[in-house]
Amino acid sequence: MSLPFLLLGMLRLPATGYDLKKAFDGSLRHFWSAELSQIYPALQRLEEEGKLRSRRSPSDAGPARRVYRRTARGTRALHDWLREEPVPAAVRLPYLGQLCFLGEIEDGAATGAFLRKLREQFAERVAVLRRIEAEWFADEEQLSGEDFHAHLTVRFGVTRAEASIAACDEALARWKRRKERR
Amino acid sequence: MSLPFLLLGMLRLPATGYDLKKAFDGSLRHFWSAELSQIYPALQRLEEEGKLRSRRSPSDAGPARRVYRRTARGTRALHDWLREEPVPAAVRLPYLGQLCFLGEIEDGAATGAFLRKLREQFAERVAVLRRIEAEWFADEEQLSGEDFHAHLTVRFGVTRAEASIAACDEALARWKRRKERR
DNA sequence: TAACCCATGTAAAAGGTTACATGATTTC
DNA sequence: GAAATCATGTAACCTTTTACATGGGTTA
Repeated sequence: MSLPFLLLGMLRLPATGYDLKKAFDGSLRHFWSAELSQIYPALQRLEEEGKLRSRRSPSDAGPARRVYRRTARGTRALHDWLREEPVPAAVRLPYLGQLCFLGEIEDGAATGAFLRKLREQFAERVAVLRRIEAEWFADEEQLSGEDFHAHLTVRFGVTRAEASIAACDEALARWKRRKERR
Repeated sequence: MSLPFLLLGMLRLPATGYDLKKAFDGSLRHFWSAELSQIYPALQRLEEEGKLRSRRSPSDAGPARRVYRRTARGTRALHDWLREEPVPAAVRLPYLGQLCFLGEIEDGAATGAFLRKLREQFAERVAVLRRIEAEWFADEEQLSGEDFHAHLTVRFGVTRAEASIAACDEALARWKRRKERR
């Protein structure tokens, strides 16, 4: 449901499917991702609907690129979506499922090891986001309206990942206290 | 990939597909959900694989219920999954996609309205989770190992939702400052 | 009597991942 | 000479949602 709108949003400037994939793997990674095999058909469909138009353009290396640009109709569709209420996320966190049932194999170490590993994963995510922040959004005052908003989303990612680290620490502390009490 | 393991985990005590659906809609809602049309076939499949066994049992009201219980093989499969590393979540947050591109329609109000609405949604989630906490996990010392771990997941949910509220507030503050500067 | 809860399922469609196919250019 | 990057796509499969089908009992 959201992917076509994200593609429209990313196409403020003309780009190819391959370019968009790199954006998903880079600065958008913390809130969305998509495979090339999903991106290409989605772009074709948006073109059929008149929201994008494409042109072949020769490439320096490899096959000809297909460069997409947004049409007026595409811009209208995007802006309509942007004016809607925040679309709630379908939360699916398998690691919380694991944590939820880890009580069943509690051998005095399993939960602790799991939480420490989880903490590491979140710490790594914070590091990645901070690198993106430093690289693309360093000088606050100079940001365009578009970059300002992109930066806000990175700030969201950082805040949430740091909160997850805090949740790991709290869980570890509770778990240790509980272990000592028995 | 994770759903069958979650069902196995939820079936520490015997239950029907309908019961499991209610659990997804209740205390598990903050990290997973599933429709009945996905749950029933998944249970059938787990039974074919010998990880569950089911018995029909008459119901007070309505049709006969099919009660599933975990087999030794099912328990083994679950515990193997629990001993794996934390399974990373596939993050897909459409609302951050909206926020990311809202710079395009900045009319002096759009972003602010969006962030305030988003904040409300997170506040509602915190309220729901706090209600669950008060209802099921009130007396810390008395919790069984299973309930203790379930409580940890709720704490994760609260911490992350509160961080999201903080991120909204930070974004609103930045956005106002930026508006005044221009 | 209408709406809702109980209870189980199937079918179709949409969204997403993995695997396959092709082929040029650059880097190690 | 092998691996990685550039570049586009199709096919098969898996996961998830929405819609359909059935029917008894309870509540407003």
